[in-house]
Amino acid sequence: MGHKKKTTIKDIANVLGITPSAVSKALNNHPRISKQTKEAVIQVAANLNYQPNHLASALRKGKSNLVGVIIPKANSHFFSSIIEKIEDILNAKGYNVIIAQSNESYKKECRTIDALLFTQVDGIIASMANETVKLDYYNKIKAKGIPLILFDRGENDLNVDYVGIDDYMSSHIVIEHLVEQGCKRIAHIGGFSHTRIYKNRIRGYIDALKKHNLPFEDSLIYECNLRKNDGREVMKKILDLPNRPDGVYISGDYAALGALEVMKEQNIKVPEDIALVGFSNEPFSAIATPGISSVEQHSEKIGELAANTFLRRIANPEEEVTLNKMILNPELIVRASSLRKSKGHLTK
Amino acid sequence: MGHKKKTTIKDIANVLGITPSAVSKALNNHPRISKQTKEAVIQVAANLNYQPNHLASALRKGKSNLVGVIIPKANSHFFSSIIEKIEDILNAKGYNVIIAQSNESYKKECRTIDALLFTQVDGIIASMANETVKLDYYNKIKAKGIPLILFDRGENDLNVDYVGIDDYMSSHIVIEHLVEQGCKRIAHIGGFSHTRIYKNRIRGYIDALKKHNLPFEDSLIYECNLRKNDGREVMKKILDLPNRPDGVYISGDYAALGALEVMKEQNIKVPEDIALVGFSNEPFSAIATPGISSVEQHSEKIGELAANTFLRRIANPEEEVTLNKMILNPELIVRASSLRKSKGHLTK
DNA sequence: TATATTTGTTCAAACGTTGGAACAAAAGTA
DNA sequence: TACTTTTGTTCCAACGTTTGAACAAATATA
Repeated sequence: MGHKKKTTIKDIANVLGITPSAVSKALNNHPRISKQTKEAVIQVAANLNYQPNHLASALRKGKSNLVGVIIPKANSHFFSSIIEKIEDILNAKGYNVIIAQSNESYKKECRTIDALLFTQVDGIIASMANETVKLDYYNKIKAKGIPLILFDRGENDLNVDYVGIDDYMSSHIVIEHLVEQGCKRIAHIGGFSHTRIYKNRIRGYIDALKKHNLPFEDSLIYECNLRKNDGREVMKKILDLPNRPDGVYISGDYAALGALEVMKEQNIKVPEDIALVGFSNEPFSAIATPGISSVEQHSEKIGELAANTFLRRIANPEEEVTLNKMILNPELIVRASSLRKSKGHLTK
Repeated sequence: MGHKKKTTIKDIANVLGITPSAVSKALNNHPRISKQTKEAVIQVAANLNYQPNHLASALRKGKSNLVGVIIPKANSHFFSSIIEKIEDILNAKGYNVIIAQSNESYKKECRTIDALLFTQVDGIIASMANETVKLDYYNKIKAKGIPLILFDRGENDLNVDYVGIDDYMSSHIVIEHLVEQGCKRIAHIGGFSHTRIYKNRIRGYIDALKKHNLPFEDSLIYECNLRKNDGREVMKKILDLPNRPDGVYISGDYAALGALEVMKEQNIKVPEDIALVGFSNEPFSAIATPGISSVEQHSEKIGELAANTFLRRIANPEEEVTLNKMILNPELIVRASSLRKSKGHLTK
């Protein structure tokens, strides 16, 4: 059971007494190759268990059929379902998808980009790390001339394709809902405002408050990494305020979970004392007690648009790329954590 | 801003008036190349913004420096932290990691394996889909002669490296704990027993029951996919039993969450009426109300062992591969869902 | 001084596939 | 019959890098 060397088109050619080039053409269904040679080649290829050498053809064709996908962290439903969709669509078109996590670290993200470029990917679909402020590495991708598609966490300044939801509007919908539920003083725990999506959510939050003549104070706005523990820490600070809010809107479900935990520990009734709304609609949000209201971002749709946009760019390499934003509408999923009114009769 | 063609070692060679081969050797720090040529080459390479063509070198060297990692689903802390560790270790050694999800589907898994082999990966690290019973595609990997390392969901019959925890012992620890907490009748919701790890957990559960002279009945054992909804459905069945158990041990936290949900809906007190223990120690388990006791699997350690085993195999290609099981000890994290005794004074 | 060794480089082939040009044979057109 | 077109294939160079062999020059050894 020694290491059998792989069969190549040359081997097939030898068996049939034709040239490798004819074999290649037969396998690629070249119009000038006769039907019978094609059949014979396919037959022999199967017999010899021929596996095409992707490296060789990629080198020759200058195209690797590999697409890199960069996400901050795979362990959320949001990102993993986007990836699933992207894989589905691109696999069907003969592409393989390389997934890499940045772990929200700028440094890791840079290394990842270098690795992907090194691997000669045909394009990159990415959601930026929270930490990322400098765009140098993303510009490096652009400079390479391969398609770059951003989703969720993007940057206008890069002037590339972008798929995401309307963050500004999300905040409006959330605040609208909280006001309806009787909240008069609403805090916001957001991501860092240097990230566009979080900035927009903060802007939306502020504008919505203004619209309803609600107080907008610095002590009610916090920026953090939105991990569970960040939610805990910030919520503690909020609960220490002399003038506690009666509603909290948090830009991520993990952080919302942490915040909920703290509130429970301090025997604060949710939603009666403080109503809570999260973001992303992670599966656990439905499960928490009380269920956490959350903004659904239509992740499959995002993945679908991102993948198809990549395919379009590949198909039309000449087309000039400029900022091309595809914005989806958010949807608020209301659960017990923010449902105060009509409690007895509307909720099952 | 036309498509600048990439610089190759040939360009560097031209600038310096030496041959491409000298350039290649200089870049690879060949001992026979003089210090000054090396420095000059590195300098010029930087000036021309040279990026080595990975495809060409991979083709020539017969080595892609790509490693495929197959997981059932990225959206769990368990898998995503394993991947993180694998990436860390392999990146440091110059490998790039291709992650692919099987979504627990045998068909998708097969396609994924084909895609990875097609991409000429240097090895595959995989956790098998729940559905997978036939091993033909995994044998295909073995036949290729590249390292195959399994983790978590493995198969003895494949006779390859395996990293996982001691599932049989896990069940013993869980049952031991539940018995200590006064449970007399313990049900088990497991994964499908054709998967080795679930079979072992079931075996462990049965043997542990016997050890404690507890009733072991068919109506107390269930097999399912362990998704949240599976947990719900099975738990409903269990609650419909004429003779309800007073403890439930579930082989996955998602399913445990679903079961907990159902119990809450039916106003069953956890842990007083029914104590609950899950598996995997997902972050949300700590957050659920009550917190779900769960078995910690030391995912980082698993990732570390898997990656290092791959590196060892690559380093010693001649070494005969036989079944090589690396088994870690599980650890039960006890939380409120199963803590009945010493409630008042031990729990904070 | 003659010979052996070391040092620094070039040469040439190879990795496996592809695709345009060239070419012979077969078929179609005048 | 002579000429053009079509069909099926071969030829060959290319993709960018690597690597062992070859070789000349410089250095060391006798």
